[in-house]
Amino acid sequence: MSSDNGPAVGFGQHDHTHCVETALAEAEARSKAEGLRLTPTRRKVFEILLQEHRALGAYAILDRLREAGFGSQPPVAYRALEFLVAHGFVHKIERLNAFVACAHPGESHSPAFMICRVCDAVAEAQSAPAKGVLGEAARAAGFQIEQTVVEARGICPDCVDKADA
Amino acid sequence: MSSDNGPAVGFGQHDHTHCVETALAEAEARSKAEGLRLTPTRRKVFEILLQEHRALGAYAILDRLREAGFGSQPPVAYRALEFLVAHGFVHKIERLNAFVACAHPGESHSPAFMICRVCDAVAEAQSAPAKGVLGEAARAAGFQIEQTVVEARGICPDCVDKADA
DNA sequence: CGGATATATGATACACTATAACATGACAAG
DNA sequence: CTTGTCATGTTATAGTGTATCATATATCCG
Repeated sequence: MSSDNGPAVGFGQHDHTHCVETALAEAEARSKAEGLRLTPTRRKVFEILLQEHRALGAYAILDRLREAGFGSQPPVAYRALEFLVAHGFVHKIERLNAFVACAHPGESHSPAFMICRVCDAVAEAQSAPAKGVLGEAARAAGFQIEQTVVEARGICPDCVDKADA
Repeated sequence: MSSDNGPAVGFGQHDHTHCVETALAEAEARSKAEGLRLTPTRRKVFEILLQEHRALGAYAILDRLREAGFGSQPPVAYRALEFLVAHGFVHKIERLNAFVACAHPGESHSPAFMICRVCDAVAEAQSAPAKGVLGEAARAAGFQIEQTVVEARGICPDCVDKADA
């Protein structure tokens, strides 16, 4: 990581006070509705990512789990993350080998990410996988797209401003 | 990897007999023209990727380097790959933590990849980073895109056919 | 309830991916 | 020839991710 413990994320201010609880409540509701088992460990990992509100590596998550009295071996974190990613609560940022809480719960979900190379902030946008050039290429080649990774690296507005100053 | 030493790549047949030499010759020419130092190690890594014509992990490359009498410590491979990626001879597939020879040498280069989850074949297409939904989101947010990762996971035509059979 | 089945967790060990740091060598410019 | 730059060699270690087997907890069904 190029920096650690920077201010926060998403680009632009963000009150973030009770959004964690809101997101957790929504996740609980959805899990109940769909029969998903949002167990204490999984819930805690999701909570950690919501609170941090930035991309965290699996071992950073594991540290926080340990501090909170949960298991401290890698599979604990990876298994919870596998569940959360599989059900769309969390996304993996391939470029960073890190994980971030989903910013658009419930929505259609082909996420795209903007990653600031200065402060590591990550913002989530929607992408349109089958549309556009890639979709055409896939159709032309006979390739069936099942999932896409779209990640842009660059500079976020905050860091652009700082650079100007 | 889900499979190893599968047939080949790119989707669709591909004669691939002298395309390796052609690509190497082009790389040499371009290096000379631009003052890049395509040293023996770097050239060998590029050749390995061209011959394999699929995504290879750094340690798989390292094995082949060792067999060919080059250095066998990780930095040898990683340094050569860093050079090749920096100059567009090779691309990294983030999703696979693997590397593949560029299929469109000289062209504009915002690559997009289609990765078969069955046979690990990788095909390269062009993407249009600033166009499309992501570009709009970036402009709206004030994010300056410098580089993009676009990778689609799915099933290639060959594997679809096999599944039907 | 009781037992069978499936799912989740605990725990150890290991495999794979990548880089830091420092020493050595090759080569070109002044 | 010596200084600076870039590439390579080498050792060690950091970071990321899984396999495996054992145990426990839930869920379902009779």
